[in-house]
Amino acid sequence: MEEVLFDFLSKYVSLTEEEKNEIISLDIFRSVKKGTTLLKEGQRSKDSYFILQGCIRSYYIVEGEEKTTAFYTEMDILTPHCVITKTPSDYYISCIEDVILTVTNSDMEAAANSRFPKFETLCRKLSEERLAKQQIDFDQFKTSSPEQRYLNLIQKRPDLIQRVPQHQLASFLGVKPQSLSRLRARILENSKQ
Amino acid sequence: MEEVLFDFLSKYVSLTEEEKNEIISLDIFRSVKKGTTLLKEGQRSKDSYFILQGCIRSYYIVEGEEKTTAFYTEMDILTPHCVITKTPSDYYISCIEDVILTVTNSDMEAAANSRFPKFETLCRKLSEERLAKQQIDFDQFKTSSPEQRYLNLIQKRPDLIQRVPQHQLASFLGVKPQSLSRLRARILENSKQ
DNA sequence: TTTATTTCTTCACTTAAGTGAACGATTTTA
DNA sequence: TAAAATCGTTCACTTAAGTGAAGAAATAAA
Repeated sequence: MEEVLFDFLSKYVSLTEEEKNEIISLDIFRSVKKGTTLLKEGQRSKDSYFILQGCIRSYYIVEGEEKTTAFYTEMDILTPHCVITKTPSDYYISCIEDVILTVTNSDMEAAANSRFPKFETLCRKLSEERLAKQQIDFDQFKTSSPEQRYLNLIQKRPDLIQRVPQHQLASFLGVKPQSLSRLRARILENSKQ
Repeated sequence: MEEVLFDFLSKYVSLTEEEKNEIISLDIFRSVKKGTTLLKEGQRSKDSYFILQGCIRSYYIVEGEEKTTAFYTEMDILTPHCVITKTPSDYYISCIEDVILTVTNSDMEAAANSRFPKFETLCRKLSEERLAKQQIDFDQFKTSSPEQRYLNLIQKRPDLIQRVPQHQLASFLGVKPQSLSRLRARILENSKQ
């Protein structure tokens, strides 16, 4: 379990054995059951997550309706907006599957950042990289139709289509569940001929 | 001119006079004419920009058509995707107005990062903050209609509606220019009654 | 200033998404 | 296991966006 984390971190910084042991001693690994809500609207949280196994999603509730905006799976890091801005959360985060993750709070991170330049470098790189990726995702979303977005998702994250309920995928793609259903039928129809 | 930069930076780190002088001595301030293209598709660049005055945009050219995806104005920082990933750029960056900005390349940043922990802290905070903001923007985009997006833009960035051509705003909002035009007429019509 | 180009709007028509409802199919839970 | 709730699809209808074309308005260039 720790190996997954250290394999991942080794892409960004090299850690000594002592450093690894120090991380393990923080006792940050957690197992969470499917359906568990990690963050609710209105809550103030300082926790960030690194997913080792499973899938979680973030969603808003707008006029009683869930609007799923993101999915996080193996190797993904999630630092909720409210952790950065120190404001109550606007959205929810829940587990779509049983999940193994690390939970680190921003005080721990702040302490580590000021003690180890290496750690701050890690955070900076991760954040810059994630920003660049998200920029591209956003660009692609803006410049394509719902159908193109769905076809793109099949290419980029085929696992999501299997592991996530359709109605959650729908709002992630920016359409209603009925539209996703219709759009899928249309694609199937077109591919027949 | 320098004051604008240092006022901005003071929100994140406190700089000594020596540090400020060191920054000034880097000769990073530039004036650029309206219409200038700062980055082209296919180019490899290491340059990041901090806008002191004016407006620039990023856009793709897809099948001969420009797709504007972002606008950057006063106090905005732009680190193009290709700078992070060290790959040829997928998009263009041009000036919509005469612009005053700083140009820093990633080698300079890397050097500063390794010499001054303070600088790395700055970069980390800026990047984390920008990531959080963009996440919210993306969420809002996904969960709203073109009309809502336009109304939202009027609230959040009213200046853009004045300083940016409509057809560029259109793709930024994820619709065709004709649709934006129609949508605006619809809003005007509804507000009359 | 006149011409040329770009930008914005409008129109008629097509295509696709939103809406509300209905109905199996699947999954939960009692 | 049976009842309840959730989920996915389909349908008929409404609303809005895409498309291609045309013309007015604004801007840039000669």
